[in-house]
Amino acid sequence: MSSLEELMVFRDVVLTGNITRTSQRLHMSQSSVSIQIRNLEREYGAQLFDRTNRGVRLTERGEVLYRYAEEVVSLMLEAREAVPVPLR
Amino acid sequence: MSSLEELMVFRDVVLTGNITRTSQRLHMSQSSVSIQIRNLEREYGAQLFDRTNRGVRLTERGEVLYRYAEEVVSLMLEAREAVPVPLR
DNA sequence: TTCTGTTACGGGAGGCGTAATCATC
DNA sequence: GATGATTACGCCTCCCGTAACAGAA
Repeated sequence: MSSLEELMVFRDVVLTGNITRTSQRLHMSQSSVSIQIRNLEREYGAQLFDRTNRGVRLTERGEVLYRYAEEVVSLMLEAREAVPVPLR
Repeated sequence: MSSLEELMVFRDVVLTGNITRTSQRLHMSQSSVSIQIRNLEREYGAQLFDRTNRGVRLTERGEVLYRYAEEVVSLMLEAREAVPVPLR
């Protein structure tokens, strides 16, 4: 099942529309980003992006996942802040 | 960063209050459950459970994570349904 | 030929289960 | 001794980066 990292990578690819650019921004290889996207597509049984020679473009089903990803990622980031805080 | 599986295991341990019972319910070994809980504690820098000889009991910080985990897991399960659905 | 995405491949890290260990009752 | 959690250890899968490949402008 998908890790939070995969969702964060997915989110960034949606923003940049470009696997190469995301790989640079997140300091990882092209292939790693490409494969993470492929894994998400397999996991959800849906094509998330259309591939073009200029980059990638979100599909309708990709947009559905994107809305969930935004919510989940922001919750998880919030949790990372809230959980370890000493309760005084 | 934590996977959804880890959060689902955490959630189940909270419900059972017992690592062994969760390992049986989820068909995995004690050690695997134990280590996943330990990993979450390291990741969040907080003790999530008090260990007793009868099982484990959620700490205050564990409760904070639990609320997030509930929300995140239900969102992810919802996404699994929603994303692959052909749009009519 | 340049830009972008995908595939092949090898190495290293991490996850799993078995089994041993520790602690408490 | 029974119960429940942790640790040790070996295996095996999976993830990553490098590099080669494919297609389009």
